[in-house]
Amino acid sequence: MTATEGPSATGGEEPSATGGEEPSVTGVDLPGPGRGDTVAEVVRQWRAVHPGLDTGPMEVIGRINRCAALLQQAEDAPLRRAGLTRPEFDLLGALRRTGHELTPSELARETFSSGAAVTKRLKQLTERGLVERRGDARDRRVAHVRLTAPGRDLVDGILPAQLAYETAALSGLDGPELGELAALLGTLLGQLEGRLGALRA
Amino acid sequence: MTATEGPSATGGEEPSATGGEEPSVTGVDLPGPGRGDTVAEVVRQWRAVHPGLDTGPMEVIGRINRCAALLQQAEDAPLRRAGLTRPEFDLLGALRRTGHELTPSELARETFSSGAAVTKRLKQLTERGLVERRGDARDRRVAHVRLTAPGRDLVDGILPAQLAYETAALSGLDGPELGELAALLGTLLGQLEGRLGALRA
DNA sequence: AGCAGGTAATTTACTCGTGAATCATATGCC
DNA sequence: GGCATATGATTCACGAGTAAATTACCTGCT
Repeated sequence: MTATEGPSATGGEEPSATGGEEPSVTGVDLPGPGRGDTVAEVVRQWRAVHPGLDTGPMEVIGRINRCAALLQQAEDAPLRRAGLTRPEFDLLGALRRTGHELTPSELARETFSSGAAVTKRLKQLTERGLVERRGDARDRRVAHVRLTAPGRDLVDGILPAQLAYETAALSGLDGPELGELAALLGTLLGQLEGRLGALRA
Repeated sequence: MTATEGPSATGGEEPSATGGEEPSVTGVDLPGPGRGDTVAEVVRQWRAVHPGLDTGPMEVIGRINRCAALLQQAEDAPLRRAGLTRPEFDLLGALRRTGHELTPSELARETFSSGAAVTKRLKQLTERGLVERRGDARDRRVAHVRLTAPGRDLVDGILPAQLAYETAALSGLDGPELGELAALLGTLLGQLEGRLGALRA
């Protein structure tokens, strides 16, 4: 939950972050380099106010949320230069990477967004000539969406810039660290995608 | 950028995810347990279409984004039960954990949101009696915001539920894994917060 | 055949956040 | 002192997403 600290979407400020460190409580001690990020300070504050708290999960989840917010902010830059929002690019990207036509509902699943949102985005992207629609012959409820040539070129043009940004953003971690991080996140994500329905209550 | 795969905010579906695995290209091989999550499939698709691509960063960033989206979705549940949105809770939480009054601009910095958004949220929270405002004597432009007793009780009531959700969500990782993850995210976040301004171009 | 129920896509009404003004005040400078 | 400039907070117009209804169509059952 942004561990009670919000990565909502907006600004890119850097709060005070003065504090002194204290060890984690989960039985997990954060080694040296976790020092000084915003989340550490937030956790410190919570522990000062609610000493009984197990802040272990907060340190992980808060950082995931904050990293996600900062990374997205940074990566939106090359998209804006191309006149696209990220959800729009995600939609185009889904078409590009699957290589075949997709129906609106498939696009919704693939981009983790609502059907209504997809409908609106498709309208805009169609008007801009990046995408084309075709009605299904058998079932006239469904539509098939595909990239136009300009749409494909746009995606292919943006992708390298996007990856360059990603590489730059991660340049603080060396190869093995990156691998470990990917692996740990992979097992976490696997768990979350598998049995999160149970938690959704 | 959700690694060209969108964690926008909405649904919680599970796309096909059929694929077979192939090794990473960054010089980093993902070990066994990264298998089968949604991002792995997306990465596989991109590599099939653009074989030259270095997908290493995507595997990390895509997973961070997707984890963040799923975790937020899960953790919003206890908040809705209390009639709060997450941004509202973040605001109240900032007041609670700092322990003292904050001005609207400080709240904006602390919750990483825009001033306008804070203004609106304060109006609502004030109407609900969770928060109080007081004008500054010296500088009549600034206001000071503090939690009311019901506001403080509300936060303190929600917090345990929140942490329980977090603990449950992370239960797939054992102690040492959690610690490593927190540490790696900590160094990444430190890097991002430090010199991301340079990338914001 | 004909209807009950389900599903794809869209539309509608609404909420929320944003960036760009705007107001009100404070502060530095000549 | 008095004006220029900066800053805190708010307001405004708008874009984008959502949930809930709506439309249009298919399919299985009797």
